[in-house]
Amino acid sequence: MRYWLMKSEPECFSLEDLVNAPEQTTPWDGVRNYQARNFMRDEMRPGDKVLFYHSGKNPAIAGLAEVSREAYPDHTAWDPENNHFDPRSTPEAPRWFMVDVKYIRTFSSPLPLAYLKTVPELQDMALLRKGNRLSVQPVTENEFNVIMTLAEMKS
DNA sequence: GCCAACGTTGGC
DNA sequence: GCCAACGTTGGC
Repeated sequence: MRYWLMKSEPECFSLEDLVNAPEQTTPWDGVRNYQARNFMRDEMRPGDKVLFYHSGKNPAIAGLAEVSREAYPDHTAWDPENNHFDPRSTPEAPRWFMVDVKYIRTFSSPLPLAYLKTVPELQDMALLRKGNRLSVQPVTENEFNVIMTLAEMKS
């Protein structure tokens, strides 16, 4: 099993939105970055754990989710009305992919980015690297365990 | 609102 | 293949 961190702006789609989604599951559509796509398409498997990160105001890890369906074509790229429309992607040759993400739980107290930066064990985390903008990124098993422990401690 | 970092585009 | 220009992300 692998571990990931996925970013979302809560104004766009929050962990609370995932709680309220049908079957508490959502397709992670709209990713238009090749590195992030490759992680989803090539490396994510159902059952992988996902740290759900809120970017923007009060950036923090809000809770835990999991990959519930392996990658399949992101059809929003084919829709001219969609914000993430990309005419280079077609049903015959899809360029963009998405996975389904299913809710597991909300941390009783979210772990703010500023706090994570103070945790010695997390100093090498991709999330904390300067200029990091990747919206889908791998998390090491150790980083994941440290974060889950912190989430328990704060509850 | 600002700005640094980064990815993409397109001319050459 | 290089690189300047541009758009976007995202923290502060």
